[in-house]
Amino acid sequence: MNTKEKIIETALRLYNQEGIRTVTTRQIAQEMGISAGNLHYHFKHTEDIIFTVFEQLRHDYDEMMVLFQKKDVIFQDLLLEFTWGSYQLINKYKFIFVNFVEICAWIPAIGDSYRNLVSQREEQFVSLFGHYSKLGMFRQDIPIAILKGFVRQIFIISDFWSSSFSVLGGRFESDAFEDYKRTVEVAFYPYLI
Amino acid sequence: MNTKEKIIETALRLYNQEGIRTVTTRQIAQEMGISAGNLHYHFKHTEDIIFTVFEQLRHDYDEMMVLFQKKDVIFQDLLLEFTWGSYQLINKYKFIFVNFVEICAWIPAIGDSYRNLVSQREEQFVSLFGHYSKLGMFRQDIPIAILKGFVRQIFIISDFWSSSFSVLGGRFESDAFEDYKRTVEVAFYPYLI
DNA sequence: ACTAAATTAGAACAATTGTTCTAATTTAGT
DNA sequence: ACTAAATTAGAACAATTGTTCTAATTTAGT
Repeated sequence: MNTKEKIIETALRLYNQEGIRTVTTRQIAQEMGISAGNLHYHFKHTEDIIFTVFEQLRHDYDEMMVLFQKKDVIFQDLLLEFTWGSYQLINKYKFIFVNFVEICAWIPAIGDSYRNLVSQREEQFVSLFGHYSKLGMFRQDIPIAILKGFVRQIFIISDFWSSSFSVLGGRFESDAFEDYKRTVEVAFYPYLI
Repeated sequence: MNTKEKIIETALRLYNQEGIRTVTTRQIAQEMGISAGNLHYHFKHTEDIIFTVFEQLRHDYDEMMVLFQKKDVIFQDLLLEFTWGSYQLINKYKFIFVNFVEICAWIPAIGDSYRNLVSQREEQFVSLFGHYSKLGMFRQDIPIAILKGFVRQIFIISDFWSSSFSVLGGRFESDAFEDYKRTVEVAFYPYLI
């Protein structure tokens, strides 16, 4: 692993542990045993570090969404896979989710990239629900406007569950996944048959 | 209005406009036409300013929740009143909602106060739903575990809708309330009769 | 009007932090 | 082995920022 990769890895770990507000580039460098000057040789600005981490997240996210290709599976099973997969990302990139608003205000390119991602996901979800409606596993009597609103709701939950969990004082080490899973399940509960 | 109140008012306005990350105590003082030294005479630490604003929010919130006392009203109407009332708060105290995670990490007393608030609200909502179940306006076949999960979901939506709206690039000046209202309505949609 | 307390301005302090600059060292290609 | 480019350490810079300190001024009570 080269220095550049090691910086990203260390930054991600420290940001997740200590929070984005308290970790400095000096601290990241010290933790790795390199000089601050060297760190800034590889990443001129702190933003560049965070943006690179975000690109990793996007990449991992796209990989996870491949799940949605195989549609010959019970909806409940697919949902569980999605829940687990998205939780893995939320956990791996904790600090991005938890500080998402702050990061987007700070680094506009991340906000742009996110909005792009969201519009993709929207379509995927709506078409998935349509597919499972035909298979009789998803309610068919839902107006399209509500369905789109429901998709939006799922995004709010999956993107900001961690924020809520965090301000409620939850610790990621213990029962975080259980809490997330229940939240997602409850959201889907009235829509499944 | 005395200086102390004027500081709070100005701080709230600037934080809402520019964001918590960029506004400094110097800037607040300058905007008011007083010295930074004077500002810190009234509020020793920046945290004290933000905490005072949060206390105002809590006060306003409690006032709004009085709505839930009068239970002789159509559920849809009560819901609309709640939606409008909570939106007013979200809008008035934008910066607190939008930067809630950051603020709670920074000022633990606010996190504590919030958790206290949440546990109160939880009970209020569950008992309200029970009441409207009996009146035949709310589904009666919902297991209590799901109901509690649903309440949690409503909290995530009302507390983090503004975060989502903000990262999606929405502007509070235009169609913000419409967006919020639709989101809340969609969440309730499958539970109402 | 007198006096003590409250308020205010403005300079100054202290600490932090991202970033740059320079000189040394290491690495990779031939 | 030679050489140019890449990498590195460490000092230094520059700007910001919350906060404190001091002296002046205003206010409120009698």
